[in-house]
Amino acid sequence: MPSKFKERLLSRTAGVAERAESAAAARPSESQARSATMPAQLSAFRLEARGYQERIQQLQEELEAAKRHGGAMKVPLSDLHEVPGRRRFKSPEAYAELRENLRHNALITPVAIRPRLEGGFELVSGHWRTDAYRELGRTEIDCVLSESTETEASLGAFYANLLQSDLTDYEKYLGFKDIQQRFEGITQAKMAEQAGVGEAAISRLMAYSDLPAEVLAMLDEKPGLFGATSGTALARLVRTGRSAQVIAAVQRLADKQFDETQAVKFASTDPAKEKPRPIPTAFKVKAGRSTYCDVRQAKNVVRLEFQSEEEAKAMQGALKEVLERRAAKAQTESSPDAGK
DNA sequence: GGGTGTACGGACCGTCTCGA
DNA sequence: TCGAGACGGTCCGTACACCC
Repeated sequence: MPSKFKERLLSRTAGVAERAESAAAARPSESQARSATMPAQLSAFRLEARGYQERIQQLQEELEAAKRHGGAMKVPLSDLHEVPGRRRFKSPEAYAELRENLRHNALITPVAIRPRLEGGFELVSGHWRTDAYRELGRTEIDCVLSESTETEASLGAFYANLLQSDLTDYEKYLGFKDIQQRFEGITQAKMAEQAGVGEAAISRLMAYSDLPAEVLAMLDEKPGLFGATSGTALARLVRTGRSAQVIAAVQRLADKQFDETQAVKFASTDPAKEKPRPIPTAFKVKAGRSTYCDVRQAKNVVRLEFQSEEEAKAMQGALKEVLERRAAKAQTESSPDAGK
């Protein structure tokens, strides 16, 4: 049976020469810059072509090695290169756990790679496993060749990241911003559809772009400094001319003097215009030792929290009757002639 | 039509408090 | 000391209005 893996790799190696030629045609060659005479240029071209032939030969040898290892191949760590924006977020604790796991156990899932025209491979996935292998002093790691194009690899890595709960909102924003730059004219609705999230979520994430450079610099340092909800609120304040207050608030947030709510409140408060706030009231209705109902009221909102859903349902009906009586009374008082 | 602002309800999680 | 409950913080989804 013909190996699909072999076909894929051969198709890649077949493309290497063509891509090399087009790439060479598109850029001013070093040999051209160095050599003005035709024989010298020809000689330089032959040298370049020989380099690509060697690369093709190398990839074919790697294919044979891969076949011997059941699809995965050993690749020197020095041949693996990272593409910016493709690395998944991982906490220091999670990374330490991964590294210790790999110290004592074999790598179960090979890292995914794509061949590079200039030699070596770019990492599609498995950045942290590769880092762990480097730290552990290993020289090679099991790899599989990814079928994806460069764009697919980047999008795949980003959308995979998006599904991780530990990716911060700011990092999600950077990913969507990157997509907007790659695909000019793409709408937020389209990105939401592709990512499988709501349009409002994308809109909230993109609000980071309205924050001042000072705030973005702090987020670069600490991507988890604040989430998209607070980011949206702060961005709104920036648009109303409160950039300085936003920067000060985020600085205090970074210094742990504020939590997110306090930071947003600080940035939005004008001390000169601050109005006295109504004081919320609360009380508990006890049934023996346990709380039957927890009541909280602030302004025109009353919240009732019962011990059980059944009791809440039962009370809803009783409350309806009370409220309807109150409403009827209020109507009578406001228009005494009503009902005559 | 696309993007944004706002309000609201609900879920989840971490921390604190209190009683057994 | 431990577990249950209380509470606060944060995020998300939905709906609707508004603006460009």
